[in-house]
Amino acid sequence: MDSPADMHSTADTSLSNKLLSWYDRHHRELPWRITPRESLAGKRADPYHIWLSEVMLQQTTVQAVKPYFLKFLAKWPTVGDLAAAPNEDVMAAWAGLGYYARARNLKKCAETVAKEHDGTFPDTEEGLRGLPGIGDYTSAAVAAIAFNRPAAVMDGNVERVISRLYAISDPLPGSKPLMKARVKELTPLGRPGDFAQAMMDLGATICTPKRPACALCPFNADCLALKAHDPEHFPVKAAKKEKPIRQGAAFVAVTSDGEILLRRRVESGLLGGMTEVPTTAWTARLDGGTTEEHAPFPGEWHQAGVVTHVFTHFELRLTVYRTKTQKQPDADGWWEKADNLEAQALPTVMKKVIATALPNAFKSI
DNA sequence: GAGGCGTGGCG
DNA sequence: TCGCCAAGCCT
Repeated sequence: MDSPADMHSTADTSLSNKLLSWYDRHHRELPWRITPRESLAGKRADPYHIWLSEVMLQQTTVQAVKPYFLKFLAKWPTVGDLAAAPNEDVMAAWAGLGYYARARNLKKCAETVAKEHDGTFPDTEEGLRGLPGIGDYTSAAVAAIAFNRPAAVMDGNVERVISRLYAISDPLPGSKPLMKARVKELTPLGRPGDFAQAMMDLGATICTPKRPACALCPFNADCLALKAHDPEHFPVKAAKKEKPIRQGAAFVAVTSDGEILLRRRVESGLLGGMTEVPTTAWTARLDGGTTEEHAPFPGEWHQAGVVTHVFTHFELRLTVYRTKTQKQPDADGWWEKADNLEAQALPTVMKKVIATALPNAFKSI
């Protein structure tokens, strides 16, 4: 069994120091970060900024997150401001970023921190873990980066770096516990936050999925996958399933005043709580029946085009129908001015649908 | 444990 | 062009 002293052996310290030296010179500058120089001086990043960015970064690229992070910070400068915001405003601000359960949990988490923690984030991995939307990764990341706790932070980047460094050939996700143990061994007590960010920067900029820049890597003398000449073969992952195709119809009803019929989706599940135009069910096969039977109200519905959109686990093909109409008071939902669509919580697939029916509906799409 | 859950960029 | 996938969480 490892003694506590073995938890940070000479070899591990050497690897950590190599990485931290690399990070001091090559760290990325991101809106939610402080510099390694500031970190070494004892400064800490704002926990609200780190938490907000980490939730946005779940399965999402840095480039996509940046403008959303800045927008949220401008609208809601503190976690208390976010906690006090209306749900619809948060969902509308999140629209386009995807995985909308994150936005619902973000709001719940802000409310919990504001009400039960006096507006201050818990400063340990255990205290953070289990707050809405905070799992293994995010609790460790916030604890390490915002509070300098020696938490073992493992995301997709770290999995790639570790699997290559040790040439771990067991497939993910089964190999996660082994990899996490390796990360724990490597994490230094001195600069755990910088170490975590360094591992992720390395994975994002050097140890990339395709064509990694091994010549520039601080681990290139240590990497077992590189020794075997095939870093790209790691990490090994379980085979994934084929995506089924679902089909349906979407209905864009426009009044002479330029208003569009919208409705809100149910709170849970796909695009939960987001806004949409009326649609049929999305099914594996078109379920027969005429357009009139499925439309939100009878009328002259004309086909405007077909929208294809790829979700995580299926591909959707929506036939878009449009009609000019008088405002139908009995229709389910509400009538929204077309020039106010940007303020709605419209997911990207619905922006595509509306843009197909009304090419001038969005200034920018 | 495995499947549900978005989107845009890139090779 | 299009398959792949990016700082995961929840059930």
